[in-house]
Parts: sequence; C-alpha cells; structure tokens
Amino acid sequence: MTERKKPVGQPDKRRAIMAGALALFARDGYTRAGLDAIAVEAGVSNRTIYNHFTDKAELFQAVMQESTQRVADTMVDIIDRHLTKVIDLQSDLIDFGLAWLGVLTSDLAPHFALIRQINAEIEHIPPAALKLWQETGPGRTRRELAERLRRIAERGDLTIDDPARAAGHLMLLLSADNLTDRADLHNEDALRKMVTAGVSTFLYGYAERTAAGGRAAADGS
Amino acid sequence: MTERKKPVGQPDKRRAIMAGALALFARDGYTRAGLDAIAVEAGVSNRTIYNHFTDKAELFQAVMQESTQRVADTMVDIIDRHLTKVIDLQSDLIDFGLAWLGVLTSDLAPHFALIRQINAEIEHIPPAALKLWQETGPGRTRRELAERLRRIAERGDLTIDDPARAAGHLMLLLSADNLTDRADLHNEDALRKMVTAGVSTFLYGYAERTAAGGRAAADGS
DNA sequence: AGGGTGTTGCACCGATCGGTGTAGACGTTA
DNA sequence: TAACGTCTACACCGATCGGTGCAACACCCT
Repeated sequence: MTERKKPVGQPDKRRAIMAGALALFARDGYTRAGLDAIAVEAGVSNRTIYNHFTDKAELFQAVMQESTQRVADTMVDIIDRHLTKVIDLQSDLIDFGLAWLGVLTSDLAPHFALIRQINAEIEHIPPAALKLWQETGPGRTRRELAERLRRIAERGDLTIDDPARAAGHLMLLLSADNLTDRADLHNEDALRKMVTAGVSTFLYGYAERTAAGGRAAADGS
Repeated sequence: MTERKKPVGQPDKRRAIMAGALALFARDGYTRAGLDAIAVEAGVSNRTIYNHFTDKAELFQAVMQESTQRVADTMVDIIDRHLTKVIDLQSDLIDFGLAWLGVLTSDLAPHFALIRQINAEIEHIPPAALKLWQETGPGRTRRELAERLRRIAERGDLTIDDPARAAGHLMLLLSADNLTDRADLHNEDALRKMVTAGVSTFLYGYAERTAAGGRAAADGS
C-alpha cells in the first residue's frame, strides 16, 4: 500500500537537478540555497525543477536520501574490501582507515558537507526522514563494520563485548584530528599519523586479554 | 592600536539581545533566524539591536564568541576539578566523563546546537573569526585536557606519546554513541554505559606498557 | 498529421528579510 | 531647564525567495 510514485520527467534532467542541488545544499545549506541558483547549477530551467519535485523540502529529502545511499554503499564496500580477509590486523586496519578517510576528500566530499547541514537543520527535518537517513546511512555502515569486528574478535585477535560500540569507537578514533584541523585531511603525512595513532589506540583498547597484567590500568592502578 | 570599541547602550539590553540571539541562532541557524524574531525573543525593539550591533553578522560573531568563552570556561573547570588530583584513575575518568557529557544537556545546551550551525556555515564565516573560535574554544579545552593527561602519564599510570592526540581520543570515546542516538544523552543508564565503555577503551588503549605481551595485538597477531 | 509529454523563458504574486529614517518618550546629568 | 543618550513603535525601502500561470517549442509515439 506504500504508494510508489512513478518517476516523472526525463531521468537525466532529474539527475542533473539532484547533482546541482547537492552541490548547493552542501555548500550553502537548505535556507541559503536558492532554487534559481540550483536551476543554474543544474543547467536547467527553474520551472523544470517543479516538474520533478513538488517542493524545495521534497527536493532536499530526495538529495539527502540518494547521497546517503551512494556514500553508504561506498563505505560498506571499503569495509568489505579491507576487513573480510584479515591477514595482518594492524596494517589492514591502517589501510582501511586511509581508504575510509580518503572518501572525505573524494568526489563524494559534498555529501559530508551535506551531513553537517543535516545536523544543523535537525530540528526542521521531519523525524521520519531523519530516521530513514540514520538507518540507511551511518546505521548501516556501523552495523557492517560491527559485524566484521565481531568476526575478527571471534578469531581471537580482539576482545569485543559490544561490537556496535567498538565500531563506533574505531570510526571516531580514525578521524580524531579531523575535529580540530580539517587541513590535515589533505596532508598525506598527517593523515597517516592520525590513522596509525587511531588504529594503535583501538588495537590496544580492544587487545585480546591474555594475561592478568593487561587489566592493571583499568582497575585503577 | 587594536581599537577597543567601548560598549554602547545599556548592558542589560545587550545581554538580553545576545541571549535571545543565541537561542534563535542555535535553533534556526544564521540565515533562518530573523532579526525581528530575535528582537521579540530578547524582549527588545528591532531598532535597538542595531544600536548595539552594526550587522547581523557582527551579532552572530559576538554571540559565537561569548558562548564559546563561557562553555570553554565550564569545560576547563570540569577538567581541573576531576583530573588534578587523581586517586582512582578509572573512576575519576568516569566521573569526569559524566560531568563532561552532562554539560551537553545543561542550560549550556544551546551552545552545542550553535556549534553545529557553525560547522554547517563554515564556508560563510570569516577565517579570522573561525580561527579565534577554534583557539578559545575546543583548542583551549583540548590543550587543558592534554596537559592533565600528560601529568598523569608522567606519574606512570599511562603511556602517552602525544598528549594532544590522546586528549582528542578521550573526548571522542566519551561521546561515542552520541553520533547515532542523541536520545541516550537523557538516559542515565545508557549514559553511564557509554562513558564507562569509552573510559575502558581509553585506559586499555593508553595503558602503561610493562610486559612485552601487551604489544601482541598491535604487532599484528 | 496529431496528440501527449517535457522543457523553457518570462512575468508575476505574496511573503519575508535586512536595514534605515523618524519622531516621540523616558531617565540622567549638568 | 536644557541637552544628551537610549529605547520604542511604526512606516518604509529594496532585494530575495518560493512558487505559479502561461504560452511557445521540441520531441516521441501512433
């Protein structure tokens, strides 16, 4: 009973509109991005946009949904490619981290600017759309990463009680310096240091607990 | 020679304006927040705002700066209160983490919504103001936290090569679940689990390296 | 040839917004 | 009393914006 609205208009025009809308929404935000500017960016008439989307809001949600889908696919692909067959856990995690952060500066970069916009507009986005985004985007990649970590832990290389939380920890540790200095993302050296440091902390943090000595610090000395 | 503009107008009016502006900027963002709405929120005439600030942009920067200052003070205070005299490192870190996250739901909450707005509008904020914010806000708290961690490490309880990075790691680990489910911030139980898990990972990740066995995982199994 | 669909450009509407001008009211200080 | 600074209400301007109506044109399928 979920009404599937058949796509209207020429598909390439629709693609062009969504691409232009993504660029401007990402850079300027929902309110600041004007529909005229989007039309120009997309090489399309203002009027045509309203032939494909009823609303500015609907356009935004469509862009948000599509971009999320594509980025999540990329992320899941990176996870699968690096963490399915793990040989050297440390170097594999570092390679994974570098690939992971590489997406931030790839052609998918606008998506992450869009995410910042979403986080800012979070009070003005319908909860249903927000839930959908969370589910198909970060939620999905986190689940995928958690599953890989769980299998690695099963092999005995790590000690993981809560794979989902461990996945969250790893994702955050990889991009630690990102919060303070975004320029580091374009510096090959700084990037590698950041990732290796994050991986190192993660590996120690979730190392297999063999001897009793490992618990010394956590017990409060 | 740095011209110090003497404050003009009644100070209480100015405070009211900035408080109202913070509330609306935080909730609606720079563009969406109208000056009329801010005037109403502040219980002040529209015209009065222009008696205290030349611009909407100047008002925003003033709000941003003041709010950052106040929150940074609070954060530094929490750091000093919990991590100066450390007795039981684990339980002290957990208490610290709970206090730290408690700020997110305190009366200072709007500030963090404002930060999300800043991150979104980052392309439209003058670099000088951005630099100043980074310096007096997250930069300062991170330095303070790094210094405390360095001293703790000096005592021998932790192994920290790069205190600044360790501080970043700790801050991120504390609020790990925040990214996926913001509702957890108001759940006492979930909050404690999140913090204890983050502290645990941090402590293992930066535990003192006594025996050679601790390096097993990091060496790649 | 003809009808249906999609695109385009343009004019246009109502609403909102940032910002200004002005005149009056109030309190303080000299 | 007079002068000054401040606050307020109100009217107003120009610009922008989301969205619509409309007529013309191009294309496709039959």
